Amino acid sequence: MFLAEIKEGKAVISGLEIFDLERSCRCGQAFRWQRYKRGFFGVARGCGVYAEQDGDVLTLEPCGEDRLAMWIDYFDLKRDYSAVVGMFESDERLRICLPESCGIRVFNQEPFETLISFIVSANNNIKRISGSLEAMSRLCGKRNRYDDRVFYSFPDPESIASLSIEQLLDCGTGYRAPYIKETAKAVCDGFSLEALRDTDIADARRKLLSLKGVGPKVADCVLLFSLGFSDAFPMDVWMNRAVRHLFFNGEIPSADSINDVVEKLGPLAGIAQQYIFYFARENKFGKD
DNA sequence: ACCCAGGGTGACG
DNA sequence: CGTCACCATGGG
Repeated sequence: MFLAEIKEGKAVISGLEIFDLERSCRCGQAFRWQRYKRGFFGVARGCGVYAEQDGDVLTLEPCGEDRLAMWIDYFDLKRDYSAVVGMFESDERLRICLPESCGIRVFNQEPFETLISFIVSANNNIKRISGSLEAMSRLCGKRNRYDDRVFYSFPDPESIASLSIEQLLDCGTGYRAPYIKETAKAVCDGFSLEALRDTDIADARRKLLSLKGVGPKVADCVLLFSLGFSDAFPMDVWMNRAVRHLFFNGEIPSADSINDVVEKLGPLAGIAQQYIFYFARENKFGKD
């Protein structure tokens, strides 16, 4: 277990095991972390924070006692990742992912931000997704500062719902603009993302699928990255290629076969997904 | 000019 | 149920 203390407005968290800040920020799960100084600056849950890792020590600034527990939860530091790593080490097909992926933590992000982020992500690339989310935040998020840096929190549902289609288009969201507006409206109108935490994954998934711009892949991302469903397993083009090569000797598997693989990965399948996904991307896996 | 990017929608069979 | 053209946009 780790040790956390507050020093001069910073959180110093030491004794971390299986934690890699850079991989966690770069693996494509969150879109608002940028390289800064020797670490990363990010905006999450309405707060801006500078994070830096030195060995098994993570430093967060600014961070007082009031925010410490929140960041520990966000970075998923309380979870024991040795079970995940053990599973990868003991499987010949998964073992090759570890040199690239070991230490990734699946962040616990804010549900509405995650929902909008992955609606934007459809048929899109990470650089442009980040740009669109940044533009939307600049348009109607709360302005704040760190160092000489100005940053904007991710907008609340009301703010996004009140943007015009044209404003959303100006953020580079393209044909997804009406989906974003409609889904934000639905959340304003009583669709409770938080309530999904109390349901089982199948029910939560079904309800997410009723939202505009949310299909199976986006729903699984919201479940995994923001609602605590560590067994959700998002399948995108990269995961299709990776699963095909790792488990099916390069041949296209049926949906049932993929399900069997996910079942075998167990209750932490979603975390495994992130390790496989990052490995596949770093190696430009299977561009055939 | 063409293809791809963490896909989803709506129409049609 | 499954398939498929189409969707806006920037970068290779």
